[in-house]
Amino acid sequence: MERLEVRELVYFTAVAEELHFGRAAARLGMAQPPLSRAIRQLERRLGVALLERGSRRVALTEAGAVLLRESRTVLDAASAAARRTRRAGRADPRLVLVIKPGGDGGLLPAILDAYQAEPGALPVELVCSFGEREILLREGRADAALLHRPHHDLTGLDTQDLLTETQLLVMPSSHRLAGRTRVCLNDLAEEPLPRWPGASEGGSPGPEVHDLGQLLHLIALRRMVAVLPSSIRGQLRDDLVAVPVDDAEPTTLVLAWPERATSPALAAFVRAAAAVAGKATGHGG
Amino acid sequence: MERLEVRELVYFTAVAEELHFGRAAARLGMAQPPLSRAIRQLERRLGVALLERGSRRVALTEAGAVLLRESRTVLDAASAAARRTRRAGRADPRLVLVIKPGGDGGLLPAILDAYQAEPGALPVELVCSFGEREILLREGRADAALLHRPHHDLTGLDTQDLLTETQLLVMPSSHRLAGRTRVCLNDLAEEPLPRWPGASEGGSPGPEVHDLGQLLHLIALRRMVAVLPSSIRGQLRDDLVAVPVDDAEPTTLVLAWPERATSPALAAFVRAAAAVAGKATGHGG
DNA sequence: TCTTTCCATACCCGCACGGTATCGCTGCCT
DNA sequence: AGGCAGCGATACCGTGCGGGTATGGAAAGA
Repeated sequence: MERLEVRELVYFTAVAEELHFGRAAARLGMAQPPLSRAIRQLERRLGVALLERGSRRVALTEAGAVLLRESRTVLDAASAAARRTRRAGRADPRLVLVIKPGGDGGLLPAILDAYQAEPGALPVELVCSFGEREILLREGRADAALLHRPHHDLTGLDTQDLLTETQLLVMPSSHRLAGRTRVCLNDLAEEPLPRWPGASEGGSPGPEVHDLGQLLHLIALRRMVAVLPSSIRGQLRDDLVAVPVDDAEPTTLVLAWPERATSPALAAFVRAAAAVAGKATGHGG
Repeated sequence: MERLEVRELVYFTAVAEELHFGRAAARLGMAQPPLSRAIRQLERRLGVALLERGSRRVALTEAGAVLLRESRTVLDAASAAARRTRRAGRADPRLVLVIKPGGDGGLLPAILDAYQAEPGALPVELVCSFGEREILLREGRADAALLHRPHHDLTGLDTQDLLTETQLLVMPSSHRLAGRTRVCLNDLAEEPLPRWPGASEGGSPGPEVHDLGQLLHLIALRRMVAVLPSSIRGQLRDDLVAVPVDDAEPTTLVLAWPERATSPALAAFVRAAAAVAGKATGHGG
C-alpha cells in the first residue's frame, strides 16, 4: 500500500485551491517544476488523475475534489496532533476552556467550583473568544468549549448538554416592539441583526460585533436588535428590554470536546459540568 | 510552524506500541539507529519528550500518549483519503453500501428502489459484512452503512435514523424460556450469547458467529441464544421461537456515512432512505 | 566482574527533492 | 497568419537527508 505523505497533501491542496501551478508554487515558497513533478508523482502513485490540465487552465477532476476535501481533514488532524502533543508536554498542565463572555448561562462558576473539588483537578485557563469558537477545539488549541446548539456546527465533537433555554429579543426600550409581551420571527424581518465574526456573509446586515458589551451598546444606540438566550436577562443594561420570541428554536448550551479525547482531567471536567447541569435542571431551572 | 510528517507518525506509532526500538525497527523493516534518530528529531521539533528511556525499558510520557492517539487518527485519515480518492477515480462510479444480511429491517428493497428513481443515481454495490462494519466507513472502503444504535460506535459518522425496533430473545422451541410470553435481561444471566467478530473479548462466551444462518443454526443446536431486533421475525426457522425482552433497550437502524461527505450520489441516497423510513413510520410500522 | 541487552553515536552512501534552464503547446492580439 | 505571452512539462544538476553498518556505553542479571 502506497503511503500518502503530508508534504504531498500540502502541495496538492495549494494547487487545488489556486488552480494554477505557478501561483501555488509561489505560495509554497518553491519553484514550479518540482511542484508539477510532485503532483504527477502523487497521481501516479494513486493511479488516479487529480487535475485536468488544459494549456490555459487547470481544473479538478472528481477524484481531485475528493482528495482536496480529504486532504484538509488530514492536514487539520496533523496540526491538531502537533498542538495537542505540545500542550500535553508543557510543564504546567492546565485545562483550556474557551467560552463566550456572557454565554455561559450562569453555570460556569458552579461548574468550575465542582471541578476544582474533583481529585486531580488541573487549573482551568479560560479563553474568551467570539465567532468560530469550535475551530479552537478542532485545531487542538483548547480542551473544551461552551457552545450553543444548533448555532454551532458540532460534527467531530463530543458533547454534553448543559442547559436548554428559550430565546429573547433584546432591544432598546424605545423600540417599536418594546411594548409587546411576545414577538415572533416574522416581526424581525426588517430588523438589523448582529453579524458575528466568521459567520457567513450576506445573511445578516449591520456591523460586526466582537463582544457582549459592544453588542448591548449598539442595541442601546438603536443600531440593531438581537435574539439571545434567556439567561442574558441578568446582564442587561436598564435601557434595554427583552421579550420572548415565540417561534425561535430553543437553544441548548453544550460542553463540547474533541472526539476520542482521553485526558482524565477532561473527563473529570465533563463529569463536574454534567453534575452541575443535572442539579440545575433538577431544581426546576 | 514545524510540520508533522506521516512517516514520522508511522515510526512513532510503531515505537509507542512496541515500547522497544529494536522490535519497532524490525516491524518497520528498517534498522534501529535511524529509527532512534527519527524519534529524537521528532521530539526536538515538537519541543516535547515523548518517551522515557530507561536503559532497560521504554515508556510513554503523557505527551507521548497523546501523540499516539492523535497519530492513529491522522494515519487513519490519511489512508482513508487515499482509498476514497482512488474509489472516486474509478471508471465505473458506484455507491458502496455495507450491510449485515438480515439486518436491514426489511427496508432495503424499498430504499434501493427509491434511490434508483432519483436523478443521477449510481449503481449500488452491496457489501455484506459482520462485526466492525463501521470500520469500513472510517477506512474509506464504503460510502454508507446500515448500522444499529446503540450497538455500534457512531462517533465520526453522520447518521439518518431509519427504524426503531424493540428486541426479541431468539431461542430453540425446546428452551426453558420458550413458553414465556416475555423475558427480561436478568433471565439471560447464564445464557451463552453470540460473540460477534471483533467484539471485545471476555464479555460474552460462546463461539464466534459470522453470519445470520450460522447464528440461527447454532441457536437451533442449543449452543446459544441471541437478542435481536424484532424485524428478525420474518427470517426465523420454524424450530425457533422469539419472545420480547422487556427491558432491552430499543435498537435503532441508522444509515451512517463519513462526516463531511459531499458526494451528490450519497446525498441522494440519504434522501431516498429518509423518505422510505418516514413513510414506513408514518404508516405505523 | 563478565555478559547481555538495548539505545545512542559516528560515519558513510545513495537518492530523492528542489533549483535553473529550456521546451512546447495554446490562446490571444495585431 | 504570425508573433507573442502565459503556463505546464522536461532535462539536468547539486545537495541535504534518510537509511545502513559499526561501535560505544550504561544498566541489569549471573
